[in-house]
Amino acid sequence: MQEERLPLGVAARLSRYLQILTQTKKSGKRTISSQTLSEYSSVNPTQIRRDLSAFGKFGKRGVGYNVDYLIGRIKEILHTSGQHNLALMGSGNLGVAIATSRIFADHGFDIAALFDTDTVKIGHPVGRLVVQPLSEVAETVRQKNIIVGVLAVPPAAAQAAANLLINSGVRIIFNYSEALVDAPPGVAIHSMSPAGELLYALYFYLT
Amino acid sequence: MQEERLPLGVAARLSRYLQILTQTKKSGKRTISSQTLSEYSSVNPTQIRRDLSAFGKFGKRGVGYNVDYLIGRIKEILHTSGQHNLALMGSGNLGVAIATSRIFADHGFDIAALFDTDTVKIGHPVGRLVVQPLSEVAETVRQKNIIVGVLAVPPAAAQAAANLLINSGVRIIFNYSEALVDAPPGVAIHSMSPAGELLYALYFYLT
DNA sequence: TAGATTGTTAATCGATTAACAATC
DNA sequence: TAGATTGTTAATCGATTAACAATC
Repeated sequence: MQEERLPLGVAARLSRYLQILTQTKKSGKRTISSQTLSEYSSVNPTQIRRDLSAFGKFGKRGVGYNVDYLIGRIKEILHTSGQHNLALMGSGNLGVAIATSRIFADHGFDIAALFDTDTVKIGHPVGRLVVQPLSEVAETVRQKNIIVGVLAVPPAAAQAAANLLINSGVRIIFNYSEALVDAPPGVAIHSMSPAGELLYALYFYLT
Repeated sequence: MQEERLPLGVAARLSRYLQILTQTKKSGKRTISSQTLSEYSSVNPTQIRRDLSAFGKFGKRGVGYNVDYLIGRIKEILHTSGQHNLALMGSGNLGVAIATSRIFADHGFDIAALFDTDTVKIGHPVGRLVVQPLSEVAETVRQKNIIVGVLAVPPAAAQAAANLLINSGVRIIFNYSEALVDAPPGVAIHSMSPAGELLYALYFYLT
């Protein structure tokens, strides 16, 4: 039953298409062309048609792709139809912004717990969550079957927060801080790098 | 004097190396090997040595690359040695988090202005900035020579905020919201997509 | 000297692009 | 029918990887 794992590039692009399709659906559009998908994803339209046609004939010539149908098929391909629980570290401005946005919820990620070191914040509500102390990380991660941790802490606290999550069983760390974070093999660290991406955009503006 | 523009991939990777090197420097390390750079960037070490050696012999065999020296050389290659001004739209939790972090400042980006629609917030200080009304966007963008705009607004407000910036002369838009944003040719939109990247990480965890 | 790591080659693989017949 | 857009081919280009001599 286990199919071959997708090449990195294909999986990355399909994830990106899925995110765009989810937003397109919200806007009420029923179909989308490879051309439009290309404008939002910066992937060549031929490449998009190629990526999709490798799994079946999902589109209608002259019309485009049905948004709902395509979302379903890509979720199948990526095995990400389910609901997944996530722990958020840090209830400062960034943590609260993440906790109160739909950015993860739209894709089936449920923020199941929110942690902070600040005793003033602990016990207080943020959205439908209550801020918990770090001493409860291990137990909560186990209880709620959390496999993803999101770091919304100051750079100096990032490594310690990551270690705590990893030791509790988290296998994917999402790092919003600018700090570099180390992890043992088997744990994926994904660091947001807005400044890096901005440098890249700026290069093409300046040349 | 105008050299050939770098291939997209090379510019993207060099930007990423620069971001990692900047953080490495902060940690006090003086040199870094292609192996270590690979662990933080997820780029193959041979590819890194190849990227760098295309511009000169920057490393020392048996030692690695001098961090300071390499930062200088990559900045030269990317023409991003200067200081650049940036406008931040939105002074909610996300906007304040961005305004008070060093994530952009570390790379020579100065947040030169902060805008919001909320009359309660206008006029109040956030860090060393004062929240300005949207009516001042055009004038401020011109006065401070702002070429980059950062959207930290609710999804429903993203397109309007982008339009305002673009009409004022901004050429690079950084979209932190999950909304899709359209722009005319000549304007680069860069959308953060944490959920998309998380789907990607999850795929490799699940398979 | 011994160990480590760069710089570079060569071979393979995946991405990009143009083009266009098929067909909705 | 006419216009639009997919599915697919073929050719080119860039990325990836292993391997290793050079050299710090």
